[in-house]
Amino acid sequence: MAVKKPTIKDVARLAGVSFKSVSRVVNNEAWVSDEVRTKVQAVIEQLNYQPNRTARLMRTAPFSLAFVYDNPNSHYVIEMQNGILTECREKGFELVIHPTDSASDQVRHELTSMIGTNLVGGVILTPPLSESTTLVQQLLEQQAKVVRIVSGAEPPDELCPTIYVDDEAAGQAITEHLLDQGHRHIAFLGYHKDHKSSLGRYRGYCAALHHAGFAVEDELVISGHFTFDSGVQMTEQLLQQSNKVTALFGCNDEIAAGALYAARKRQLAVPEDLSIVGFENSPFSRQTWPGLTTVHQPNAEIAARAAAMLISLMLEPEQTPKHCGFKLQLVLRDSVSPI
Amino acid sequence: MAVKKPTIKDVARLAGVSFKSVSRVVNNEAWVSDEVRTKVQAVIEQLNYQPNRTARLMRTAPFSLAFVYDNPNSHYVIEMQNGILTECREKGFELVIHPTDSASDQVRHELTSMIGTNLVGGVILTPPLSESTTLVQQLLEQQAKVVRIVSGAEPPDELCPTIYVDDEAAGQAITEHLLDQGHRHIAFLGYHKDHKSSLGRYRGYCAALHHAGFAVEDELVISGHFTFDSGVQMTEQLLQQSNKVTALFGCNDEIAAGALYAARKRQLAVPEDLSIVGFENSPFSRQTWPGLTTVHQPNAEIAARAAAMLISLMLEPEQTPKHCGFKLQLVLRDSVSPI
DNA sequence: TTTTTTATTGACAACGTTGACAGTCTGGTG
DNA sequence: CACCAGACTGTCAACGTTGTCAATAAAAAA
Repeated sequence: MAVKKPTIKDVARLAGVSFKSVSRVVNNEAWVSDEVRTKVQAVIEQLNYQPNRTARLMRTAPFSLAFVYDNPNSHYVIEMQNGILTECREKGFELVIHPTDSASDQVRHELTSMIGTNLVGGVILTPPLSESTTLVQQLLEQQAKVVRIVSGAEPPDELCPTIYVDDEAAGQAITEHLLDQGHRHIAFLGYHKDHKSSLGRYRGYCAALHHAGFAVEDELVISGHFTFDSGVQMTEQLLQQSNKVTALFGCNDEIAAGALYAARKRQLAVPEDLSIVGFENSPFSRQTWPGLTTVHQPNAEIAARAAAMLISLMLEPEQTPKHCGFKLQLVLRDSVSPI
Repeated sequence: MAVKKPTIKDVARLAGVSFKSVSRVVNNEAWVSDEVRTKVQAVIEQLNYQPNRTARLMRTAPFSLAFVYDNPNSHYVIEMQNGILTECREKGFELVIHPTDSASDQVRHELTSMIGTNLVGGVILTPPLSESTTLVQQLLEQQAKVVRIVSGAEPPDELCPTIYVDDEAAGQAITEHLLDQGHRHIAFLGYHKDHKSSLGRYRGYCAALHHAGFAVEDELVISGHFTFDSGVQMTEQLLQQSNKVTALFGCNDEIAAGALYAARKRQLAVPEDLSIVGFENSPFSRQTWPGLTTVHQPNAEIAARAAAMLISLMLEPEQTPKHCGFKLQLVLRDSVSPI
């Protein structure tokens, strides 16, 4: 044991050729005679030689990318990650993951450090980091390749290739669904002024109400976070202060699941006494009882797309990939009933 | 834009010292005068110089580790990952994640390649990969540092530092809890002969029954996977073929959640008509209704420990960290009632 | 035949860092 | 005063690749 890893020169010596020839074989370059090629390949096989990535990286651009996110416990993240990974594996890239606290000042430093030290060649940014223009600019200045995922009906600017997800349209669609079923007092759970997705969904909710000729009732709009616990707490608060509400729009599935839980605790039957909808179509939205009516957000697909764009950006820098928008579809299950 | 990243030599030139002195300052070596130190630091600041990791890596051991897993969608994985990440960040390591299909022959090649090409210096293995002695040996031969997480009351061998989790004792404890509540016909859902954790929990289940003087009823042991869907399906199968069963031991929380769902579908009240327990204490085990009685498996903590052991192994190779065992605790919630 | 092209190979210098080692001061000690 | 240790600094060779360019041999064109 403690055998040193074979290097390109070891292979060269055994094959009786120059180490440059070995390099050529390894990189599948032209102008190598079949004779040399087979001889070298045999030795590579024999020694189980594998080129040292680190050394290689000194001459070439990094073959790895970073996934930067903020909310480590959500399903959102793991689905995204899986999507990115499928793409990475296909293209032979490695993935470095980098959770971070977007509130902290460290973020900028950490990110520019990953780029600045040549660890990764590109970065996939998710909200809320992806919404900071200055951060994106800083990264770009360091010659990082950046792809960002944001909420919106179109990209906010032309800084970098962007994937935008139209929360507003979907928020409107699912609210309209509730209105169609006869609901008139629909609560919105999970409003958060600094959270673009929340805001988009909220705007869609307002638009649907307005189009239908109803006003937004302020006491039915509850602020909170995108978590189960927050969902429980918001629902309790709401049900205490209002008894006319017949439907709940949870800003994501976790909130909706929390609402479901709180309703159960209050002995309210869903959907008979109270209709509930979520947003995201995370796996557990079909595992609750009743299954949640929600909006399908194809996180893995979105992320895979982001990864594909980033990799193309790194490999063929001359051709900038286009932005890409995602429209979201309703998923009807059993948590809504007509009134 | 397109400014080249400053190198150690750029700093040296501007500071009017040799680049070796800069290196010394960067690495906090002794024997550097305060004068040089402050001068260099000023220039570093000014240029925003960051040492190139790749180049550094050519002279030193890699500062990153790989997390290798097989079941990308489970909570288990994301919790583990978060645990590893906390540890990594603290120690300044980067994490490369590597999902893989343990059934495929590629695994060995992929792993030895990560090591062989110097991408990472160490690997954290989870089941079922961690159970392959030959894989561990292969990795070790490549001078990889390996820490593995396995199921068992003690490490299976002395190949590498190991974290072992005593599924059997916990499986026994939770079965005893059910027996204490008067249950006599307890089904075991999620038996899988190739799955060590499943097997351990199953052995605990059997032991509890035997100690209490009951036999294991074969028709109450259902084979399946650790997923929600499998849980639903196994429960349906079970309830069709037996009507004496009063309690269900789901081999993990997802199975238990599936069982809950299937019971609901059959109009069975939990826990009144049927008691259900899970295993793992994943977040959603307290988000179901009723909350699941389960076994707390501190995945993040386990993984953080693994990472800490691995890092120590990489940094101070002379001192091998000790194995480390985890005992699991019952979490009593509302999915069990006395009979 | 001579020249040009085409295929094939090798020497050598990068890449940006750290480690080994050899200097050069300064001040104290014999 | 000579010597030495200690504090500091610099030179140079690695590390394992890839890129550049020159050298060679064989084949084709003149």
